[in-house]
Amino acid sequence: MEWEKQQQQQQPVAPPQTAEELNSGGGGGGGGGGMFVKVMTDEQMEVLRKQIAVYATICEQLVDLHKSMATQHDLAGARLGNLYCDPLVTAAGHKITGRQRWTPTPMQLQILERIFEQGNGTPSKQKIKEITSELSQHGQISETNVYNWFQNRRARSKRKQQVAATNNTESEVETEVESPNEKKTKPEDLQSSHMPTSMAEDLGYQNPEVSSGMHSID
Amino acid sequence: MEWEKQQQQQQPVAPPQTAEELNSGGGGGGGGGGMFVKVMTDEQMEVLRKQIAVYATICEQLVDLHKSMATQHDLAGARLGNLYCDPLVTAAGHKITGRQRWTPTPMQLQILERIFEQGNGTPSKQKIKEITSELSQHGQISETNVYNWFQNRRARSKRKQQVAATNNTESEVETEVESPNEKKTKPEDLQSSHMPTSMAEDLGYQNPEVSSGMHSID
DNA sequence: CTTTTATGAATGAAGG
DNA sequence: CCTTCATTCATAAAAG
Repeated sequence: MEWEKQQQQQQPVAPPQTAEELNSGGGGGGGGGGMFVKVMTDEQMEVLRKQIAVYATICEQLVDLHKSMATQHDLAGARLGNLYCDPLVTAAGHKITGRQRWTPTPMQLQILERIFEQGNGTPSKQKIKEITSELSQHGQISETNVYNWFQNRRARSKRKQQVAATNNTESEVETEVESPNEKKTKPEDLQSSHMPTSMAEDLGYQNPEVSSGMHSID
Repeated sequence: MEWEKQQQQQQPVAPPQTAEELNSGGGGGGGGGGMFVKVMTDEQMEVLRKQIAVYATICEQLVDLHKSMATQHDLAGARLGNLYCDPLVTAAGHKITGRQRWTPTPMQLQILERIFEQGNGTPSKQKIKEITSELSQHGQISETNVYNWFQNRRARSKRKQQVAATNNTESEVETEVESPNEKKTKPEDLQSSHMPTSMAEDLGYQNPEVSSGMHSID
């Protein structure tokens, strides 16, 4: 069944919320104030988690970006796929190979993974619409993209299981063909959501609070 | 078709520190499992705030840095769609696991080439198994490797022809694509990327619930 | 050791 | 759904 041919929807500009706002958001505890405990609902907790995850993601991306840029200057820029068509380059008279393949942003992927994980393995058309709507908050996306993503995702994990089973069932006496450096199939295939984590270290942003959890912050 | 997507390469275990810990991390405050609400102490609250602030700060600085770098050169191409959760860098800056890819031995390559040449351009599932079996006598290999090899090989040679065709601009009219393989340029609207310069805005979106909610609770 | 090239692998999209 | 194709990414290998 064919969905709409890649409708491209304009992503609504997100509220120009700046970091400062966030910063001041929770700023109650510092100055002393109530000694009472704070109570949060699961919902609030989830929202908070998301927020932090978003920042973590951004940081990770930026760090990554800078790494590659630092490593190989413009080469990195030239090879990058997501770039807009260079206005000047198009003069070559060739096909304007603008990006035509959707690439989920980390944020979108995170959401998709979560939905996928929820076991709701049957993305109905209606569901797709909803998801697409939500994801478009984080970047351009179409229902087709979402649909394809789920299809591919499903197929992929299925194959993975299949292979895993094959490996385990292997009763043959194979001559341990394993390189010293090589690690064979790892029994782990759980694709739990990979929350963006740790990367502050790379930048020298040493932050005890962040990395070691909520102990002794002082 | 594809079987195991990846078997000999596994992703290194990501550092356990995730946003999730925010939930359980505050054990001191009595964050028991399965409760309706999460309870946090002032200290924990402060830590959380700091944590977010740290991310915000890092992001700001990185974005800033990126901007200035992007200004100098045209690049600004940010390819952040890539998300292999493969940090492979610990806090110490040491690599945990080296991702390594299969490299065919000369012997294997020879056999593969021979099979490819035989015109059996249709590597079936069964066929792959046989080939893999044979090749494994000459070194470590998996069906995935074989499958990928054929896929790549085919694509490559196809591309070669295509490029070669670009040269013969003489015979007929200009529409150079005489090969049965036409670049399926989708009549789709060009959806440009949005990341590079304004990623902060995109991902910076945040639900007001958090700050407001936390405030009211406080 | 750094830069470039060759190619294995990942994945979005199309076809059946 | 499942299979196949095309494009892209990352890295081993080769070149400088």
